[in-house]
Amino acid sequence: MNDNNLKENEILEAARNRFAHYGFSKVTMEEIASDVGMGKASLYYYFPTKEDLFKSVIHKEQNLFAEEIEKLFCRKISAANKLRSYVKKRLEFFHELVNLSTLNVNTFVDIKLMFKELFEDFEKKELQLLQRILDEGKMNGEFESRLRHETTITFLHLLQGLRLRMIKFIKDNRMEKENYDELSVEMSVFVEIFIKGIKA
Amino acid sequence: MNDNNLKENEILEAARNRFAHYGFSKVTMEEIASDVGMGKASLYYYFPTKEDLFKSVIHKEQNLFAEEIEKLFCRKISAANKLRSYVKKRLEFFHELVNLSTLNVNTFVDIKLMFKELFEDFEKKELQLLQRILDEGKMNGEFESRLRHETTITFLHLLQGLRLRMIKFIKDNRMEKENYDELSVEMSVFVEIFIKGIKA
DNA sequence: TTTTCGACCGTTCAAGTAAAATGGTCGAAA
DNA sequence: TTTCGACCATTTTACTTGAACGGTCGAAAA
Repeated sequence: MNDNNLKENEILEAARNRFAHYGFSKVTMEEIASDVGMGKASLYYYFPTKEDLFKSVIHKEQNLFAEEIEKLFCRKISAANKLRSYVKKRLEFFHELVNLSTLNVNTFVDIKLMFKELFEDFEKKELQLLQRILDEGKMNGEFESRLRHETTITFLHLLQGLRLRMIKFIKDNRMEKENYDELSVEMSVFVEIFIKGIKA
Repeated sequence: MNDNNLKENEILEAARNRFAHYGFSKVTMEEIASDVGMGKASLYYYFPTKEDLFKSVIHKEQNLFAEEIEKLFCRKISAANKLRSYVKKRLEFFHELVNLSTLNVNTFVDIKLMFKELFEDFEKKELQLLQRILDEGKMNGEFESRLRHETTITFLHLLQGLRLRMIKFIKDNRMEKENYDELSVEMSVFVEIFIKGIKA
């Protein structure tokens, strides 16, 4: 059982690296199998399908991110600073997963629909985390008391949109670092204005 | 000469309707020609290539939008209200041009690069218009005096991103009206927060 | 001269096809 | 309980071919 989990994690890690580099469709089960020194058929002992393996990889990453954000709540900093940290960590999170999270943009409708739920779940989780930050700000008088859930949703969608826009204009010019910095600046500008815009 | 322009406009209008409906690649020169009761070859008397015809269509639409915004500057309303109007008119503008402006999303890199300049020019124009609104707000003490050009850029990119995100999640679910309203609401929420966020 | 068009050319695109690659299964072996 | 070679069904890829399309040109119409 313990040994089982070890192998499983080894597979997950190998899969993660492959998927992050080449994207879902460009990675074969054989490649992943040989990465961990197994036969292809053995992978199916741990994961019923390729799709499930991929889902597990994403799920694990999303949980890692969520856990990092949870830590924020223990720290005694203003809600505004928590929001700043959230945006910063979120950007870093997606930066490592270009080909995992970008799949919406390049690949086709079938795959998009297959993994739709995955992203919907993550969006729900993100909304919870953000809502908690905004609520905290409301409680301690930092933010407007009449903030509605709509605001949280729009905030998240603005973040998603900003990133999406950048991804779309890059493909396939390959300006990695430069564009990442630009996105980082824009998000900072946005967050500062947003924070002031919802101040009490 | 006058007659020439008349025919040219007739072609532009026919092309606009076709392109707006079906997108660039799905429209043939023969279709446009028959719409205006001409032979295909005659189109090439007015427009050197299909690409040029398309560019002319886009250009005309963009100018129409810009002119509408220019009118805003004559009216004696607050800069904040001009910003609100801008966002509203911008949304309406793009709504009519789904298949013209969406081409980034579905079609391929070649076309994207071909018309890249077109959208870059329009972005420059939009930045000018927005900058003018923000500057006006700075002058009359409505907005922060230390606003930088970065803010204008980010504002525009946020608008672009929000729309892009919506387009991407729709394809191909066809929820026209519903999603348009949702987008409209989100933009309103955003603009209000933004305006407060840059208030003096 | 200005404008239209039929006939034509070279290229691109779509549908079809066959072979290779891939996801997934199963029974045997370790 | 875990691994894997051999195998199957389906998908993907590379390639071919005929139709469709963008674009040209010279002649005719206006």
